[in-house]
Amino acid sequence: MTESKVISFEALRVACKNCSLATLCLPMGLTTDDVERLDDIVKRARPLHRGDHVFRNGERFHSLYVVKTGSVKTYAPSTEGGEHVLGFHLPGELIGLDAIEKEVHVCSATVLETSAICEVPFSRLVALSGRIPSLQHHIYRLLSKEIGHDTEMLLLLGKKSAEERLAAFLLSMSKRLHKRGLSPTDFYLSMSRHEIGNYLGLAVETVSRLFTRFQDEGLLKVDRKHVELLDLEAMEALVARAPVGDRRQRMS
Amino acid sequence: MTESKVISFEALRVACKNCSLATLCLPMGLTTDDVERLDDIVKRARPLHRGDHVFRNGERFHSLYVVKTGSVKTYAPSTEGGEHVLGFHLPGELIGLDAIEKEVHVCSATVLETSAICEVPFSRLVALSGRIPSLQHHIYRLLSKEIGHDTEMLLLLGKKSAEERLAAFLLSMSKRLHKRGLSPTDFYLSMSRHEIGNYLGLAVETVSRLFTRFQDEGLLKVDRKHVELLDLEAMEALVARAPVGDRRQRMS
DNA sequence: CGAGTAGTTGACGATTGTCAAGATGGGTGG
DNA sequence: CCACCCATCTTGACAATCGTCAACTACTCG
Repeated sequence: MTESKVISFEALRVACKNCSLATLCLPMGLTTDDVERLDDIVKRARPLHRGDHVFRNGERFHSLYVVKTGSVKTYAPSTEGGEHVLGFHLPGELIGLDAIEKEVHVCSATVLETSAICEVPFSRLVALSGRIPSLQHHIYRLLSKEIGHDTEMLLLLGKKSAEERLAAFLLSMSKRLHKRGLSPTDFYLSMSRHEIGNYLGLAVETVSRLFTRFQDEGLLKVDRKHVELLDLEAMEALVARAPVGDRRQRMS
Repeated sequence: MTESKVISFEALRVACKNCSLATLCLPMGLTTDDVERLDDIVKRARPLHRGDHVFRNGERFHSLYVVKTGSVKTYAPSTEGGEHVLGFHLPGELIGLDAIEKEVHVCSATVLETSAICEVPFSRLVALSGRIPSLQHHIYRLLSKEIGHDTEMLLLLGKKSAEERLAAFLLSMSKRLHKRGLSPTDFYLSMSRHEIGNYLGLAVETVSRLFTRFQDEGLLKVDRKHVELLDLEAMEALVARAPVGDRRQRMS
């Protein structure tokens, strides 16, 4: 909690306008002028360490958060210590959108590795969006995008086999990392097998077995957290194939 | 497509301010004045018949739609005729929110029974929301609510057994119908077993078997589409119980 | 009244979860 | 710097839920 000169100085430098994530994050599509006004309300990146919480289920909602560096896991704690992993979030991704309705956080967010998080006070963002139509519209789009993403997950969990789920997960990571300038075929997973399984609705053991099977089939090479995708096309083919039980079904 | 005097007259009468759904729908929390301005942009309810589409996957996005009477199914058509049912929508519920991002409808919406649908041109809604802060905030909340709902479904599909899924579905219908002034324990389902199964990620046969099992256990009485819930408490207990495979799991 | 669709029920099998044991590796303290 | 320890991961054997296939019934609609 020490707030040295160095960190403050750093915080000034990581203004949105200088941020490499500008095209992925909130400022997307804003004018230089508007981005500066956005900068005024965004609180400096907070450095958090593995296991630290960005917010917790039940806390009053004040701000949205953007991952600046590192990665974040959102999850819904269930009774008796269990949890349901809702998502993994990479730099530029916005979290906390589900809390707007009830003004209370309905899930928790914890960082998977040392991470920097930007805080965007929501009431100030709303006020600003009232004066900047393009920002207002952009927020609508971001919320809509989140809905679209959830919809995809619904299909994944409702209709796809274990194999297809893991392949879809790996491809999703691949694409998102690629957008951030990293290798789409060679990366480190910041989450555990357990978390992956929980997220995909599978047992840890199933995830583990699938990793080895994929490796045996030459789709990838895996060593602990390190994954190398060797055949992106084959994986795409895996996830694109018709859902389980999709024979001729007329339900008019 | 005939547009008789009678229908026009009717359309005038079903203005938002007279609508019994006002507390469920967009106008929630607006002043009388603001509701009248909203009325100006809402196009009259369109009467549609079973199987008619409100919009289709791939169409350009222009409007949001509100179910006024009847019920609507949203679904994502998959390749080769299959489909993935995304949701069932009752009066007062808003559909099309997932299309805002790409400005293209990413799912299709079809009515399950004769239904009236209100059309809300989105660009006009956005313009209006720019002038009415409470409307703008309300739209944020609606979008956030949709995310919250999807999140619940994610948990249902990812962690719950067939039994729990069907119980949760029936209770959801029960609560939503109750909010609309109908019986929470005695209602008709407007969707087929096939559609229920598809929505819940289950085979038709499983849904059918569960209905009979629930009936045998005295939880409900079912005759085709007609359902009578006999023991709401027991059903609540069913869905509230800890998810599948939720033993002591530490995943720090 | 006939035909086709929706729903139900039974038998069977496959995918995936559960339980259990062992392997691997990172972190910590001596 | 090494060794131990514990969490994570892997692998195997088994079980259960749920999907698939098939046959049959019962509506509904023309």
